[in-house]
Amino acid sequence: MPRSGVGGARYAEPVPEDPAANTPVPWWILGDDEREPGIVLATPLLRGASGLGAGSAVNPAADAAAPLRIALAELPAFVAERERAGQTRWVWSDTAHWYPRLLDAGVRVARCHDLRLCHAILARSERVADPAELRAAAEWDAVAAPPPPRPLESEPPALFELGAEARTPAGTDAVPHDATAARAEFLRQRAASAAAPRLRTLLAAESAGALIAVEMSAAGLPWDTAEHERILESQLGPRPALGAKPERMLALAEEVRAALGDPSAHLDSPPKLVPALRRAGIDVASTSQWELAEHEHPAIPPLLAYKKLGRLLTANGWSWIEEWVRDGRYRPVYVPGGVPTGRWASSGGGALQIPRQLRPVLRADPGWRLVTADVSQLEPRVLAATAGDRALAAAARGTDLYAGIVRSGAVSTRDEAKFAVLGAMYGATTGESGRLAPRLRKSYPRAMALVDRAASTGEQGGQVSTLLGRTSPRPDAAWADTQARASLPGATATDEARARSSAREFGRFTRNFVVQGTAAEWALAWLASLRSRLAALPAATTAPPASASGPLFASRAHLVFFLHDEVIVHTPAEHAELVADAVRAAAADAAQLLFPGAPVDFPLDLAIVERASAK
DNA sequence: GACTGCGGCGCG
DNA sequence: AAAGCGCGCCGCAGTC
Repeated sequence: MPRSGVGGARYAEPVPEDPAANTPVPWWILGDDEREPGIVLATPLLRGASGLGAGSAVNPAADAAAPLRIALAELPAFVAERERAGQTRWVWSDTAHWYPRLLDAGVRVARCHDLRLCHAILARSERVADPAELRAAAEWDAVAAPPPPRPLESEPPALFELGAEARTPAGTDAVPHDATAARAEFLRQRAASAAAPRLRTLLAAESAGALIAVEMSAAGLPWDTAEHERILESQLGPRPALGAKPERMLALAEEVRAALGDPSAHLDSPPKLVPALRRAGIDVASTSQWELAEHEHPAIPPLLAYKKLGRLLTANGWSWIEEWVRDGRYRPVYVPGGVPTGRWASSGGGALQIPRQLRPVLRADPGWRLVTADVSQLEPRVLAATAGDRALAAAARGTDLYAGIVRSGAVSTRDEAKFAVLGAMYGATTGESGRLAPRLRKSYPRAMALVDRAASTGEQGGQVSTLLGRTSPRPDAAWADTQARASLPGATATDEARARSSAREFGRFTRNFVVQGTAAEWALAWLASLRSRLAALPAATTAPPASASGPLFASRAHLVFFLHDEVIVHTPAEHAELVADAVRAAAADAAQLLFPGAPVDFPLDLAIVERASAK
């Protein structure tokens, strides 16, 4: 199989192993005692003493330290003590399994190694020379279990309720939580990553993300329910009875039916609506808004408005508030590593799809502020830095990369620049975007060569890797069948066309994978550094406690939202400027960690506000 | 009634 | 406005 990683133009020093620290860290492996329920075994492994230094192999002889036996109820105190004593990295099966009970007890940890997430990276990475043993440990392949649906009347778990079953229903998460399995897997992972320092950086960043995901769920996103309801009423009208449509939607539906001359037209069913539209002379093949917008007809404007309101109602209406918001906090479940590229996914309430029109509903507690920041054009900047494309890097100097491309003369308008760049990263071949590709290829040959090579690897069924070594999945068996069929003697033109089309499709996926995935690594590094910078800030002295955020965060700045290239920190007002500085410094840390010395800017759009803006 | 596939649309 | 990547969630409709 052809393979192409992201070469990673090096500008200066090699990437250090750990984005969070360069100091030696003792490792403690936590796991259940299989023979005695309620007992946790904690096994210390000291870097240096046990061959755990950067780049080293595992030394089995040193892996003989006797585990400590700790009653489950004593675990938070034990962990807190180790955290106070110095830098520790906790090795555990699954952060979502272990960390909530520590947070509930008011204990935060600085670092962890999430065996489930790290296994997923290592078992797939083409940078692991000999992954056989790791891949054989299939019990670690479990994906994150989706949390059970939250019963409406459920009470929050008691503060010291520590039984595993309190948070994790039996049988839904398959990774082992016992100490024996954890130690064996950890040693496999250390061996697998021994010669791959960038992979170790990725493992540390991924694990930091896992901590942040749990912490953000615990703290919750400050949610102004009254403002949310005001927006709903202003657009939909008063809250309707259960099962009824809001009056604005009913009125719009009547308007559509009248304009169509079809009193029984069913607006909620595309298979029924398309024929109804065609009967009225509107020649559409679907009911998607972009197609509808191309037609002039009195039924179109009210239909588009109806669809927009319907979306607001079903995705984020009154019942969404009842289901997801408690005590002024929205608490989604984040799924780190939920996307093959390394982006996060989420589960529950559509946390990563909060419509921009509802952003003003995010409001800081009294005496607190939100620090919101997003990176301008993260992906093309990551592409410029990864490819070592100095021309694109030069265009990226300053806050608007697209304007820089226009200045360079490659294209003539900002919109053209945007379409050309997005098309290059997504693999567009037709339309405006495809037409502009050759001009981009001429002006930025190194950047384009990187994505073109990734695409060609994918078209041949190969795998590609991000800068730090996350590797794309192989195409599935059906894909391989389609390709094989096309090269058989009796292959028809249809077989060949189908094969070509699916090859191109997979090529677009691998093309985008290297950019999206490396951007996700940049964002994780940003997040990890920001988290440790926030932890170093003092507790608030003047702001009233944000008690809904939990004991750990009631008086301290904390992350509350992360969306691919965007973060929101909830902070006591007195620390807002310090937090803003931390956000900027963390971005510089991320750039330095991934692209040391690279002449590429990563400018932030940052604001200190009481209420988020819709933009 | 539970499940799945699909169209549609929100986010980056 | 342009159509090419990655997601989650909803309602509908067909199936078991």
